Amino acid sequence: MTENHLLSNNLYQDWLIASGTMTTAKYFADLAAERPDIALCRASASVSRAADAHAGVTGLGVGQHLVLKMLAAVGPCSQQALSEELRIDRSVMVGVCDDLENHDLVRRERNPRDRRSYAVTITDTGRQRLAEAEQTIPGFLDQVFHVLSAQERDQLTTLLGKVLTNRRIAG
Amino acid sequence: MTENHLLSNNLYQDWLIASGTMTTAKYFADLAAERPDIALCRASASVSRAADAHAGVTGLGVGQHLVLKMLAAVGPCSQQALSEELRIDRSVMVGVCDDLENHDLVRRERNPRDRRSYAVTITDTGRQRLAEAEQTIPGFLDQVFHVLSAQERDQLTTLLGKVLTNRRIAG
DNA sequence: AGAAAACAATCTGGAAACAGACGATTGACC
DNA sequence: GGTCAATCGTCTGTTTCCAGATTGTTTTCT
Repeated sequence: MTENHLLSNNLYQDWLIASGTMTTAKYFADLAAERPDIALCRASASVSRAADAHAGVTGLGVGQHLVLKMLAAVGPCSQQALSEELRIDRSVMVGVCDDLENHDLVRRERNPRDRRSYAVTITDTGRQRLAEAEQTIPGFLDQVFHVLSAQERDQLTTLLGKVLTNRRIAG
Repeated sequence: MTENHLLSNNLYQDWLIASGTMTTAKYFADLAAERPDIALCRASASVSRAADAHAGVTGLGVGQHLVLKMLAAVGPCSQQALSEELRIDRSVMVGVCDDLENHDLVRRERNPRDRRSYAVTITDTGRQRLAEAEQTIPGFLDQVFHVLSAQERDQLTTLLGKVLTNRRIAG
């Protein structure tokens, strides 16, 4: 007991030193340098929160924006195609399309050649809403990536593109 | 009605074309190039899944591993310090430390100088378990980032470090 | 000393993501 | 033609994450 008590005191002394700003303040930077996977996830969490906040302002969720954008770019799609291409889970895509349809931004019609699937089509209102939202994107990206130069942003895009095509971790 | 029917047929023709591999297959790549924020989040999701799968093998969760690692590096810490430094929410940290304590990998003792906080201390078993887990990290990183050269990994680390220190999106 | 603010850990409730099962429909195979 | 596997959209249960309230403790201010 006595030994434990002394030991505890020593530990607490060490702990007080360790919890000072000197030792731990830079720990995360070191960790990020050693573990790029962790750095990637933490950066994503920050960016994701910023994107959600921005989406709250425009009134279009991130997923909804992406769906409208893809529909405008490639024409009517099945929910399956939207899911796979945008990396949004099928069951989540149901709710995304529900919301869009409730606001008359997309239309859902059964494909007569394969009545299992829908053809999801963007409406005129949807195009207009998308155009408005698109205008806010450059400002948002500047806010999120203003710490990077244009060249560095291209570098990041290239590197992320390579990681995304990694078949050994593709989901 | 007839007009609608014809219109629908046209839409479905477009849709059939659009769902062919040609038009949509590269859509996500284009999107990722245009929206680095989305690319970052999607890459993080892939990496995170891979990390969880790897954690399932070692038997140590990602958060648990990080906590042990930090405790080994800087000595006993409060849960608050662990939370802030590792960017893990306080309420989540409770469960992480609970699990670690139940497996005798850490010890929780009240700090006698401030009984609000714990001193979380790594045990010998914890050090051993950490050492085992650390050995598997290089292989894991190779699996996740094998598409990147060593130079590119350094680039990515640097860029992510800058994004992480962006005070305008820090959470 | 006593009141009030700040803080550490915990608990609780709601929102989002994901896996798995399901009904309806289609295509493949014999 | 009939059976079986595969596919599309949907639903359900689980898990995780986070915001906010709560309790016990400390510090600060008067």
